[in-house]
Amino acid sequence: MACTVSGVRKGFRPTITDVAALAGVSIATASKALNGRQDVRDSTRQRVLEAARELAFQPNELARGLLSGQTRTVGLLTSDSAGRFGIPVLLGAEDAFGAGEMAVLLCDARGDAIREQHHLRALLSRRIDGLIVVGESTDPRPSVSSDVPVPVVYAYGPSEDPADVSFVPDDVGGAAMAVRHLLAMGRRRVAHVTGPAHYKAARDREEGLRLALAEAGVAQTGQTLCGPWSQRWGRHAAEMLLMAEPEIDAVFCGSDQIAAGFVEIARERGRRVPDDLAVVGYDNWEVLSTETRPALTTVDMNLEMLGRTAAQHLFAAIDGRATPGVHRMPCELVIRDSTGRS
Amino acid sequence: MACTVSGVRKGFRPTITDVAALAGVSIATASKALNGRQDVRDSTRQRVLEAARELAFQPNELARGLLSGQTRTVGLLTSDSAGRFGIPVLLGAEDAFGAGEMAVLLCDARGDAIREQHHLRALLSRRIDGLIVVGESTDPRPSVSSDVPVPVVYAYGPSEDPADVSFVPDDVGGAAMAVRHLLAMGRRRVAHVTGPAHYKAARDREEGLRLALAEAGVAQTGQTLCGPWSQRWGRHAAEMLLMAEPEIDAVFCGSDQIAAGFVEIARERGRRVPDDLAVVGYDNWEVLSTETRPALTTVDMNLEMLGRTAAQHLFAAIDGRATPGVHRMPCELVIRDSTGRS
DNA sequence: TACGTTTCCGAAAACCTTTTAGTTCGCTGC
DNA sequence: GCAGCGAACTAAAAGGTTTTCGGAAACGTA
Repeated sequence: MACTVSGVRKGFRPTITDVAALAGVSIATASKALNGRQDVRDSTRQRVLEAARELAFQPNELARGLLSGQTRTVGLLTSDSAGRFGIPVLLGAEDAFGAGEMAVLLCDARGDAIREQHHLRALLSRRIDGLIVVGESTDPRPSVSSDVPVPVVYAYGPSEDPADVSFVPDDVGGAAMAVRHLLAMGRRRVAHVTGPAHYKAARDREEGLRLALAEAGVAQTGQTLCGPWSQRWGRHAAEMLLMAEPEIDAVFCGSDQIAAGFVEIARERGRRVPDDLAVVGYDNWEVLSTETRPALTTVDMNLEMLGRTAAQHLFAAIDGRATPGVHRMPCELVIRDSTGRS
Repeated sequence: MACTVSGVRKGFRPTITDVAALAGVSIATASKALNGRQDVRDSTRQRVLEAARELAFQPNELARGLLSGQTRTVGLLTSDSAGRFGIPVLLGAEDAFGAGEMAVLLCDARGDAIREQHHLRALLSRRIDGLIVVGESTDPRPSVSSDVPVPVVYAYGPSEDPADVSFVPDDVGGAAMAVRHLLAMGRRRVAHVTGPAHYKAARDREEGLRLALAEAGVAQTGQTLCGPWSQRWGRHAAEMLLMAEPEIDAVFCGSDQIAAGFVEIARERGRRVPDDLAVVGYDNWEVLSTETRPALTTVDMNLEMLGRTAAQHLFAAIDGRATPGVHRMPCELVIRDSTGRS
C-alpha cells in the first residue's frame, strides 16, 4: 500500500497541496494537521501526517517566511574569517543558531568595505532576521547598524558606536589573571613581550599587566617589547631580553606564538623553564601551546563561548530585548608546565 | 524635494508596491523598470528608479525565489569545520559563490550523523539550489545525494559513491612530487614518518613516496613510521630514527607538525638541516612551516583553490552540466630552506 | 421540528514579485 | 473614417503557505 520511496526524485518537490490531495482534505486542514493546531480530528491528522511522510514533504520556508515576515535566518558577516580568531567565534555562533533552528548565511568581506556593502545588501534582500558581525581584531570597527533594519550584534571586534551591542574578550582581565598567577608562583621580575602597539589587544593586555603588578606593588622588569605576533619575534625578543635583563624570572607574552619562540630560545640558552624562568602565553592556540617544551600556561579567550553568547543575545534582540553596550567576556587561565607546578 | 533618509527605520521594509505608488505607476511597470526590461519609457524608468532609491528598496528574494523556483542559495555542510582542513575549503567555496551572487548557508554537523540529517532537512526546506559537502579527512564518506533533490558536490572528503562528484587533493601526486624533489637534490637515503595508517591521507602519501622511489630505483631507508599527526610524534620519531638509521639524509614527513618536531630534534642532536638531513613536510600550515628553523619545504594542497573549484563545479551541476567521479586536484611543492638551496 | 452548541473542515485572502495577456492611446496609411 | 500597428502601460495570475472566517454536520434540548 504505502510505497516507501528510497531516494528522492531530482527536482520534484511536493507541496502541501499534494499532501492534502493524497490525504483527501483541503490544504487548510492539511496545514493545521501538520502544524499541530486544533480543530482537526485525530484520524484526519493521522491521514495527513502519513501522506506527508510518504511524499517526504518539507514545508517551503520561502513561502512561510514571505507570509510571516520571519525567515529564521541570520547573517554572519566576517571581515576576515581566514583569521585565527574569527573561526571559533563563527563556530560558536553557528552552534547556538543551529540549536535554535536558525540557519546561518555566511559572508566573508575579506576586509573590503565595498564587498561588505555588497554582502549586506544581499543579506537584506534575503530578509535575514538579524546579523552578527565578527571582527578580525579587538579594535573597534565602523558600525553598520544604521544601514540595517534588523538587530545587529558585534562579536570579537566591537562597534565604534557605543549604542550598539558588542561582545569582546576581556583582555585586561585576562592579562591581569595571567600576571597574578605569575606573582602567586613567587615571581617578582616580570618582563613583557607583545605584539604591535597599534593593536588594541596589545594595549589592553599591557594594561592588565600593569594592573596586576600595581596591586602587588611590583615594578615591571625592563620595557614592554613590541613586535609582530610571530614566533620569530618571540625568539628575537628572547635573545635581546636574556641579554639585557638576565635577572628576569618570568615573561608575559602577548601571544602563544611569541611565547613559543621565547621558550625555544630560553631552552637553547640553558634557562630552565619553568624553574629559572616562567612563561605565559595568550590565545591557547593548541597546536603551539600544548606542543612547546614545556607546554604553555596561557590565557584562553573562550572565543567559541563568546560566539555562542553573541548569538544568544541576537535572539534576545530579535525578540526586542537588547542590552546595548560593550560586553566584556571573561577569559580563562589554562595552567600548564611553563609556569611550574602549583 | 527628495528627502534622503540617513539610516533605516527598524522593521519597515518597502515593497515594490510602495515604489510603484511613489512613482505613480503600476507594480508591473515598476518591476520592469527595476529589472531593466523593455516596454518602459525612459522618463518613467527614471521616476521608478528614483523612487526605489529614495525608499532604499530591496526586492524580496523570498518572493522572487518562490516564483522562479531558484533561491540562488547553496548549502555548505561540513562534518567538522573546526578542523584544520575544512576551513580553507570553505573559504574558497564562499569566495566563488560570493562572486557568483550566490549566498551560502553554513551548517556544521560536528561529526554527528543525526545532526547532519537535521541540517539537511533545514537546508532543503529553505530550497537551496545545490549543496557542497566538506569532509574532515580525505577518507570517503557516506553519500547524501540520494536524499537530496538538488546537485551535490563533495570537497576534500569524497563520497563513497563513485557516481557522485568529488574533489580531493592528489595526495599520491603531492607526495611523489616531494620525494622527487628530495631525489633531485641528490638524497638517496630517504626515511618516512607519517600519521596513523587508518587515514587514507597517510596511505596515499606513502604510495606517492613508493612511486617516486621506484621511478629512481632507490629503496626506502627504514620502515614507514606511523603515529599521531603531532609535533610530539615528530620529535619521538626523530629520536628513534636518528638512532636506528643514522645514515639517512632525508625524511619525508606526513605533516608539517611531524616535520616541525623532527627538525627540532635533528637540530638538538647536531644534525644540520638541510646539509646533513633534508626534511619535507606536508600541508603548508604556515604557522609551522615558515617558523621552524630552517623553514620547511612542504606540500601545499591548495585547499582554497579546491574549494573554489568545487563551488564552480556546483554551478555547472546546477545548470545540468555535471562531471561525475573523483577529481584529483594537483598539489604544489613549496620549496623553503629545509631541503637546501637548488 | 426548531434551535443552539460543538466539532470539524474548506474557501479565500494575504505575503511580494514576475510574467502573461491584455488594454489604451496615438499614429500611419489608405 | 477606419483598419492596423507599435509603444507604453496595467490587471491578474502564479508560486506555497498560514490564518481567518464562515459553513456544514452532528448532537442535544425544548
